[in-house]
Amino acid sequence: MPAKNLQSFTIGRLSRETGCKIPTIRYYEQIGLLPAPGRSAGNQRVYGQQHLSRLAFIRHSRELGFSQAEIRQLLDLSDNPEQPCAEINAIAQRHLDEVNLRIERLGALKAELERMVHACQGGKVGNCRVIDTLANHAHGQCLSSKH
Amino acid sequence: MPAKNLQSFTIGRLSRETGCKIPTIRYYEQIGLLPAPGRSAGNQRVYGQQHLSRLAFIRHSRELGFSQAEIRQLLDLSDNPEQPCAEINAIAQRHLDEVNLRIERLGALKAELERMVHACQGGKVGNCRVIDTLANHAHGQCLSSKH
DNA sequence: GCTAATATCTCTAGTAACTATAGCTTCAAG
DNA sequence: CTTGAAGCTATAGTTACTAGAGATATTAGC
Repeated sequence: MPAKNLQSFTIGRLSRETGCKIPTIRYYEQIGLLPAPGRSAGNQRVYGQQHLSRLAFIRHSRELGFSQAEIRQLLDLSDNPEQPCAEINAIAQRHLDEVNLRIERLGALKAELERMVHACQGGKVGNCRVIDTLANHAHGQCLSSKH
Repeated sequence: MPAKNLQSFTIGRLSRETGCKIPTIRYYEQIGLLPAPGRSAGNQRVYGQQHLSRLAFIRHSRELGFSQAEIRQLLDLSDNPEQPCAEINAIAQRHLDEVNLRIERLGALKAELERMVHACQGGKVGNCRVIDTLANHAHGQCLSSKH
């Protein structure tokens, strides 16, 4: 008889361990991110330690904002450990640039929202500058051809 | 005769000015984020300056990660500057809290990505820390019940 | 004025990354 | 050995777009 309980999980347990919802786990299997596990006599999924690791990897990557395509790249790379590291580094660096940009923009929005909240102590709002701030704070494209 | 060319844009020009794709502009109109503009004799959309501002606002907000629902609130907020202050204040504060949370999370993400990038200077994938980092660095949930 | 190229129109369908529901089967505890 | 929780498949819904198809409009050159 095979050692059934030694390192095996039901989908529910895998879900609890990783914080990943059950339909999402099945979805990952469907799209090929998570390998299809074995099945019990009654056709229920039986996962092993490697599924747990891989799912944790996927979830963590998603939380960090990597796309499925990027995660697929990262997984492929980690499945072939003889390749140079530069590619992984590039993916991470690209993402870091993106994150820095977001932080910068959110900082500007935060300042504007704070200004609004403070301008709003009793009375009417008056001139709310939110639209103008967000509309005119151009980056990449210029909104008018004037500058 | 009306001043036709004075401050009016075709959808194509609006698209170029804002960097927002044409189908997306029409989509925003469809879901009510962008008001339906006037039409030319030949049924083509004719936009004005206010559409440009509003669309730029929407695009920037989206880039900042606000949902359509949130953008709708922000737009309502700035469309009704005569509303009692308390209500607006509450909405603005809620958005501010949201923004602060976002900034905080992005800060953590930034730190982790930087760590990843620096841990991965040359070499093979085999000893790249990025993969391990993503697989093992649990936060929120623990991966194993051992700690 | 007329034609050709380009832009715009509506409508439908597809994408990413899940999430939810329906209706059934299987497992585990009392 | 029954009953309630957990699992199964399959389909549809969500958010926020994006991409065709096929028809009509506008504009630039001749």
